[in-house]
Amino acid sequence: MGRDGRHRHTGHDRARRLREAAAEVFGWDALSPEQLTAMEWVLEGEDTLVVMPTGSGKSAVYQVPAVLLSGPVVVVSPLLALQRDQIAGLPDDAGAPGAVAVNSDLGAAETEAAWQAVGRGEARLVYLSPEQLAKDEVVERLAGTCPALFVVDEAQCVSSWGHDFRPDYLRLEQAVRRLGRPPVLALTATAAPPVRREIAERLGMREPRVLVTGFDRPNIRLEVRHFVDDEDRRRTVVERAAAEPKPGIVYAATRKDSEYYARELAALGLAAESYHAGLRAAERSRIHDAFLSGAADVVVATSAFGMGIDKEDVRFVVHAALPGSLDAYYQEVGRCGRDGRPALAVLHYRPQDTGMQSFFAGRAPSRDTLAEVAEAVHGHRDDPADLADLRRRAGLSRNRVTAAVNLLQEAEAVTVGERGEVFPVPGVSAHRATERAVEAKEAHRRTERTRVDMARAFAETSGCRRRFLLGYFGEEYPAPCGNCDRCEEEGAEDTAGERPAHPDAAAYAVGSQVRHERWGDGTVLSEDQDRITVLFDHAGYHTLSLEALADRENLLTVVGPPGDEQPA
DNA sequence: CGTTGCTCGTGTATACGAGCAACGGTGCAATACT
Repeated sequence: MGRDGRHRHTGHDRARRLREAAAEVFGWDALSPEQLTAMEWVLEGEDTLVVMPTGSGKSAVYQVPAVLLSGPVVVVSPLLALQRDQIAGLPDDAGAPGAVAVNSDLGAAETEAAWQAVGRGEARLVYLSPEQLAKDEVVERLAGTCPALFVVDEAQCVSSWGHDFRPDYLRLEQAVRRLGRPPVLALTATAAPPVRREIAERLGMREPRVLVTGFDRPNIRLEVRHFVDDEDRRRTVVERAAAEPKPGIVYAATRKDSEYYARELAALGLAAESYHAGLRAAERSRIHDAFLSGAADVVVATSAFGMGIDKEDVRFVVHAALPGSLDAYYQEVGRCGRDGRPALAVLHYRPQDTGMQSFFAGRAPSRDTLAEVAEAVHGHRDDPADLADLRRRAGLSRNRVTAAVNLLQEAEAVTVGERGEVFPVPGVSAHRATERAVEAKEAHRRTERTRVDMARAFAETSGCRRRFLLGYFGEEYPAPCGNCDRCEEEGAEDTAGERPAHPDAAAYAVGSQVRHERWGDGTVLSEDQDRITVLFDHAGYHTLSLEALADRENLLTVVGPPGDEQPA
């Protein structure tokens, strides 16, 4: 048998073994073609990025291979509650892969018992937070078990949290290397093309295979309402949430607002609860359970609510303000209508809403912090410091030091050794290192701001909402969708998609590589009537009018056709 | 970046605008106390 024949054979063999394991161990009689494909890539040892909606069986993509792989599977998961749910959802019987979660809930004896279980091969799945993987002893213990696969669940967190809130997300690549570089599998439900690229890059994935299922959720009606007056907006949000079929979720921008709206809805006789991170753990879990059981009609929440909520019959997601990005928006919207029945997403928008989002976008280590850390690195050339040493020397919190080192490293102003020692770069002074890191920080801030701009552009678009949104996620969509406020307003015969396209639209096809005089290289993300949106590698998102482009011939040139969008 | 809430000054009205500071979201893990 020839080489190709043998490969085909082993391919069939893999698929058969995966199907058998899925059926026998997990009781899943059918795997979707997407699940099976991703599992095969994983078994072949390929780095793999999977973008699939919640509820389509993403977890199976590593759970089933865990039965067949030679070593334990490391699963990075952002929330301890999520880890608990995942483990509780595994089958109980003898053939099933055992699982442990190692985290700060465990005492010393329990931690030891968990590692022993991994060592004996009883626990095939090890759930960890990124913070655990920042600890030397954890990485060493784990390396001793020779992990066969490194999974990052909810991988959009790398991009959304790694830069400030949970900087250990950007240090996962180092953990992967120290674990002997097993194949990496990243899983997420919502990630636009640039986010996918960033995930792959930050995790150090090597020529990753990318599997993206469609983003469209045709049963969700998309609507945006504009307001000038805040009181109008508040009243409308309350009225709408009260009028729509239940259950539903209202997303508010602040904790205070979430309490306000919950109070207003409760006053109308609804079972409404406010949910945010300022509540005690017991209260949070009570509300979570009440929502899942149907005891609560409406949960009014900050962005703290939702990850891991797997409830099929949510009828609406009302946004009481503009979120900070369309990634966040669509992730939140995606929590309604999972049963495929009609559902509603309505955003209540005031232009001033962007203020707070811009504020959030600007938060990162200050120049002073960067300088202190850079100096702490430089002051100890002969006695290399790890993150813990730097924390002591600079007298700063763990997260701030980690975020600062991330920026310094990104700016190539420091290097980080195998065991986390931070070295100065020869010839780069502490002052120069600080300046470079500040530049890197500013670049991030600009990109974040353009993400806010994109969210605003969605709210203000005059074309089909679905077309805009799917364009943002890299999917071309022929409007009209017939299930958004814009399509409805325009009427059947005068919708965005059926209007003759702008004559220059064809020149800038979605996915084209382009070069702008000022902003440099970028990729065309969407085309919306007479405008296109481009993501520039170093300047973030920009929306350009085709008319302006026609006026200045060399402003934006096409340098490459739409290609297979493989992460860089 | 925009909103909110406080003080202050004006200068006698029991109020009001100007000016300014504070605040605004996501969770882990480790620590200090019951």
